[in-house]
Amino acid sequence: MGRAPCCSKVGLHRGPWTSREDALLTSYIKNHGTGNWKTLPKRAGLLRCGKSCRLRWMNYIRPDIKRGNISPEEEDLIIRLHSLLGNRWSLIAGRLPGRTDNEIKNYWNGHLSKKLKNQGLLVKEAVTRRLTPPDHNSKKKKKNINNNEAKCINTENVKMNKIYVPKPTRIYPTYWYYVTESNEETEGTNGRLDSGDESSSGNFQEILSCSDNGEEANLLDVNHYLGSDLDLVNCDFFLQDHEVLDRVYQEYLQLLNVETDKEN
DNA sequence: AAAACTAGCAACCGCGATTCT
DNA sequence: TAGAATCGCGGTTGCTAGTTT
Repeated sequence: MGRAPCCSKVGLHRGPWTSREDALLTSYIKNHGTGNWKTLPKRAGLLRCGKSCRLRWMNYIRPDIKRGNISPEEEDLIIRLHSLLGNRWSLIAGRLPGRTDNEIKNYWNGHLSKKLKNQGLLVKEAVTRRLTPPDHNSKKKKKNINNNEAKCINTENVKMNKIYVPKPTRIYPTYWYYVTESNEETEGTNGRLDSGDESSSGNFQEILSCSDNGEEANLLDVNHYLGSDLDLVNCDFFLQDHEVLDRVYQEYLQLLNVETDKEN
């Protein structure tokens, strides 16, 4: 038995929204609030799918949406968050007030991925939420294949990795400390992983690191590096601004906690 | 001037996750 | 507790406007 469609497509408007439709939706939500998107269009007098209404509201009509160009600060934050979170646009958008996941996704695909590729800072596509490769037989066929490479996803570059939830660990060039599972921060020195504290070392398994030209973040088996020197000098991409990084990192820890709590 | 190409982005689609019955 | 209904997310499409040939 297949999944039922979210709504009947028969007789419904599709494509760009008119100002009248926007007004109807805005007026309805103003008076009744959101919720139950399936029945909302009918109650609002719209010939639209509920899903379409939700999308329109969330991405364009909501009063707190910030329109206009992405500022350099926002761009910087997007890059940093993307390096930590991958293509989890909603999480990234949640850290950029007034920006939507769709907007950030478009900005990434249209500007940043190309920009970073040109600068040699993007080697492969980010990890996605999907844990298994999509079944291309069940997906609809690409309707319009043209030679516009920017529009086509290079599936060869898409690596369908399992989402990796690392044990929080941080390295700084001149000193480092990691966070054990009990959330104690332990400081080390000079980028050398100290195996002296066996009780602590048993509590973490992975370490967030940078490749030596800052191109990507990898999760490595920390046990492999215990007692060895690490090259921590060339992590400029993440470490050039400790204040921003620290803020991003704290949010990252919170995200991990939320996700870990959900799993348990 | 017109066709071809490119970039930007709004909107749609399918599917996993969550909530409801 | 299973199945249905709904929500929300990320991937993808397709339209439009600008640029190049």
